[in-house]
Amino acid sequence: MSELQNQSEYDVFAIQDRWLPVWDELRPFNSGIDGDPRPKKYVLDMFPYPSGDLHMGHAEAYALGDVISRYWVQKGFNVMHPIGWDSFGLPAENAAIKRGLDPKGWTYDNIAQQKASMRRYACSFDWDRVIVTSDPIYYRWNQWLFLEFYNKGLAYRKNSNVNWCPSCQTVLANEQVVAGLCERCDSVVTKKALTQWYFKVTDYADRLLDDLDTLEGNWPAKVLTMQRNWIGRSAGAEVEFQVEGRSEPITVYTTRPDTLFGATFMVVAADSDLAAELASMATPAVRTAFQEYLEQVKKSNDIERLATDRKKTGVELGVYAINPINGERIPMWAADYVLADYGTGAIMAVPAHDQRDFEFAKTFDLPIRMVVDTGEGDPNELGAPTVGDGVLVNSGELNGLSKDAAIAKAIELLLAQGKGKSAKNFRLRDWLISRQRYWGTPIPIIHCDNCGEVPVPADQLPVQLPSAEGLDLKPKGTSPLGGAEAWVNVDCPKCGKPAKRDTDTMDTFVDSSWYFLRYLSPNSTDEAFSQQAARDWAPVDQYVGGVTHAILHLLYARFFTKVLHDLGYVDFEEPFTRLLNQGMVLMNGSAMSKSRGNLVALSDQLDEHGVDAIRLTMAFAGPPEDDIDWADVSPAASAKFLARAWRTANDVTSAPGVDFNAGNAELRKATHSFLRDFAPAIESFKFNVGVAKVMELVNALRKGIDGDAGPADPAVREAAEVVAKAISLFAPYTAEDMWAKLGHQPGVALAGLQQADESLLVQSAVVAVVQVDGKLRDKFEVSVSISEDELREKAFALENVNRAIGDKQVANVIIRAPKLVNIATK
RNA sequence: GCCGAAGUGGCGAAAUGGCAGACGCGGAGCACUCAAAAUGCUUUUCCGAAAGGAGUGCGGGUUCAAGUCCCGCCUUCGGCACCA
Repeated sequence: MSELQNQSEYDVFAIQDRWLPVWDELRPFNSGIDGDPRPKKYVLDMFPYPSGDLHMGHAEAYALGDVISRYWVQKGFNVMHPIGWDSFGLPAENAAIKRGLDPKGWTYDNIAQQKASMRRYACSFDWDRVIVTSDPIYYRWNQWLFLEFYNKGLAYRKNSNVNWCPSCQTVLANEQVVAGLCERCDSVVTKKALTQWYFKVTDYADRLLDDLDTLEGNWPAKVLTMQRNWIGRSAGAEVEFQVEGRSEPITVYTTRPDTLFGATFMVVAADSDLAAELASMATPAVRTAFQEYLEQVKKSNDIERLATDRKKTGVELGVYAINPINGERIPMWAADYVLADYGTGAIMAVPAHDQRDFEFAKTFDLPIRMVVDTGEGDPNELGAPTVGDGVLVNSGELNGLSKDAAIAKAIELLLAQGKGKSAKNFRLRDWLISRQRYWGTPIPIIHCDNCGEVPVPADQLPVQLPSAEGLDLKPKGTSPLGGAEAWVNVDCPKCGKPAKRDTDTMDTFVDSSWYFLRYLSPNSTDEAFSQQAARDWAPVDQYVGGVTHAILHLLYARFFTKVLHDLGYVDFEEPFTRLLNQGMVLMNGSAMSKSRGNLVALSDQLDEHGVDAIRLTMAFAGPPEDDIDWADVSPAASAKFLARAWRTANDVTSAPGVDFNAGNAELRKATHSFLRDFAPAIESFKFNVGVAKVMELVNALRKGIDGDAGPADPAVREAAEVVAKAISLFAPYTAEDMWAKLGHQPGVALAGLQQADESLLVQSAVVAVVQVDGKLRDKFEVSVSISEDELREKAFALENVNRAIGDKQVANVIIRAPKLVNIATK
């Protein structure tokens, strides 16, 4: 210890080496130990994908998550702050193919490297709660959950046109298609008819949407909006149209039943079964035209479909439908602007009041009939549809009604005839979870010629992934697991006859949809998670992660939580009570990437400036939600501040335990106003402001040491101890070293930060400002208890004030004693 | 096209409707030093020598008082995008 106290130069690397082994012994962040009386708090950082060593983005996320976690520990909470690895997935498989390795080796090497980096980065993780999703002990429970879902009818297989990435050679969920491109490799996504496994997210669409209201204020508004848009609920009506030559009517979905009298034709999705059926009823010429058109549609991809200047295309089917509201006979068309998997795959077209229908009508010269007078005129003359509110015309009983009233009336009329009803629709589709790749959780289903789909019995879980040795992992459109013959061929658990395992693996988003529950009992072999621990700890109090997961991961985790709630496994319906989305770390205005050549290596930064300086820089750069441009910030300045703070601890000469009450009043006031301001700043995620407040206190402390108080003053020790404890949230090494220099045992993180002593903050005098017409003219010191009259009198006695008033007449005087006088003139 | 967020010094940024620019970077100066680095201190929105004036994207409005609230624009970023 004396050696330590003699050291007067701040050497960040020596400090890192000194404390890391001490913390390994001390384990200050272990949670869930029996009999711990502290209140519980669950703080969770999104777990990383082990694609290499940690990068600058991780450094930001974990620095900020650590501020929050360490804050609550300091506040006396039993904080659970676990970490793990989201270790299944394509990058491992692609890297393995490229280098001819087993994805397993690559993955676990990277995990070891990231784990070592996290330790050095001083993350306050509970190292007894680590999970790795590619471990059989973990993915066994993916399979168990899959079967729970299956038994509830929430996991099912269907054949449909799915998103297909020709480069990854696998299917993609809707959520993984970004602007028509594969989110992973940016290839153009095509459609392919395949039988695939789905989770029935749409059963939960209403709850997933409505429950977002309960997160209002605790989740970023942006994320709530994105989720709402993604679910995309719309309200309208289903309307039945009889079709000539067909016994069953066709149902269409519309949000505008009020415009039913303006429906001049009907359109069905070209790639729907319905279109094929209708075409088969038509003449050979129509059939040929339809077949040609369908081929053309199938060849187009989403990029072409999404082109804004795209011409409307379609073929007339030569079949007629009857408008139920007026008996009118309208032609039916097949076109690709109607989607097969939204609504019923068929629409009534009202060209006068819908942009797309208008364009289609113009292209094929179909009638356009105005039924809502919006005051803009007739769409036929305007050359554009009118989509707003207005008064119904040409609409029989609906004439004269407003849009809303007409919608209600139309539904009433349809209901009376049994030809329609109100209905809603969602943009959200069921979640396609099967993947034709190796490195994932095997789907625990056996296909038997006799018995069909047979779930793997619970006592035979996990279905272990066979060794990659001897398997061809290269993408070829079917799962590499198909090549593991000894693995694939099994006896049917039901009838005992030869059968085959399902060879697809699960989307890795399944793994991350419930991992926050696995941390509660990470090693349990008889249940997915402890229900008792879930009652004690869950839901997650504070979740921290990137906005890139605003839709996918969060929606799926919310869905899983609701299902688990309904199955009786958890007693809450939302997994993450509070959410913080940190921004990205950029370099010169753009995301760091090798191809851009603007990659900043975290390890280089740590070697140059030390861990604490990097962490502090992340916290101080600005609001956590904002992006950090590394070119705009200065880790060297952070290091400089830390050295300045550290030196104050070195200068303190009083003994630990000295009575602070005898200390310098001015410095004590600075310390306690810091204590008053710091916690609210951290709790509202204004970490940059929190750091600024510590800097102010260090400045005051420096002045105290060098000035009137002197190094022996008790207030100097008090301030230095507060600085050490406060900066432990941002710079744990420096803080621990200061704490030791101040004569304390290791464990500054657990030392606790005292409450502000309000009695030290009572002010006897404040500065009053005097404005004339809202402009500052003078200020002077007054007693806090000054009366309004006295304040007025003193204000009017000021020379600057009188000069500003000049010869103008005073109209009004606003007084907010003791701080403000505003004199308004005429 | 639709929805949403944001525009404040040379830069990153602060600011319950009440002193705009806290804190820091960068700049300038001083002290220490033979000198430099390091450190400490002072100063730093703009115009002006000063007195003073101007100032939070632009234009209006509410208010004794607006970066903050309201209306209309502009720009940037993000999300959705043939969803009937």
